[in-house]
Amino acid sequence: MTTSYLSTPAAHQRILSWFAEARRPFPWRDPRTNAWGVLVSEVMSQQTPMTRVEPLWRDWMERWPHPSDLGKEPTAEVVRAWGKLGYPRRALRLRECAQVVAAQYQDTVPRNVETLLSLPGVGSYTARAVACFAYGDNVPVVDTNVRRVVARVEHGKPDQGKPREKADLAEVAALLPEDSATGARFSAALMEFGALVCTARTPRCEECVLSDACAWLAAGKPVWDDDTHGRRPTPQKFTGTDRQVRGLLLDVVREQPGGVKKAVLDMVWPDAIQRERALQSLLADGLMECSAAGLYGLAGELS
DNA sequence: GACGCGTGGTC
DNA sequence: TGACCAAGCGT
Repeated sequence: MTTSYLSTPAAHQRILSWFAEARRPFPWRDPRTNAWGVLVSEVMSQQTPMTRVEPLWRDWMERWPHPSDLGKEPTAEVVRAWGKLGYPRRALRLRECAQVVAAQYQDTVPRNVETLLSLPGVGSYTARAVACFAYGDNVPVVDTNVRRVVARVEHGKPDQGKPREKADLAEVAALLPEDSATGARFSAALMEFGALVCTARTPRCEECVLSDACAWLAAGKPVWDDDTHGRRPTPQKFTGTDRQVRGLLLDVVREQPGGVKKAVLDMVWPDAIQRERALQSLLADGLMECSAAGLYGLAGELS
């Protein structure tokens, strides 16, 4: 086990000072925002840039200020309100999550990490993010930003490599300041630092408060790691995939609350086999439905 | 553990 | 200009 710089009070102080100055004032960081608001912001932010999330988050909070409000809403309304944030199944899971919170937890988002993990759409990252950011608990919050910062500063690697749930959690837990409130702030700061300074593409090492202690910078910012041959996670393709076709189909029915005939859907993609496969998957996911009259639309608005 | 899952901005 | 990237989750 190598010595950890990020676990030292000096490192904590530097990151926290930087954060106090540079943190972006997102509305879910307002102390008046409750755990429900934090949870919604975290789910919306899964694989989606924060700047795109903010306007949608405001809409949702105004429209559905409590979990029970969202849980009562038809799925079609929820999917439509999701707009073009991407990965619309997240909207369905968030609605399911709201129903569970309303029914089993008195409309209050749980604080306990294990309980949070049992909720639909809430995984290892989101559960700890809610516990930390909403409730101030000093738990490790491990996202791609945090893993990248640790990989560079501590291990001298260019990027985070494949996630290793248990090891990553343990490593980040060992970095946290002992004081609970400080630890919670430090987790938020470390993420923000990865998002704004220690970025994936072009890190801003000139303005980095850790530059004199960074193993990656000291090693000359190598582009790959000699041991792992720099294997990155599988790059995501999009053009020509079912994912693209699903997006095109959903685009149509979002705009047509009354539903459309199949002939209208047939126009969005030339390959009939793939088009049909994408449509069936949307029906199976519960994002779309088909009425008795043969119309296709968002789930829950054709009956 | 690898894969599928949207969308738009950036260089 | 197309490849890369963005606070992951569920199967």
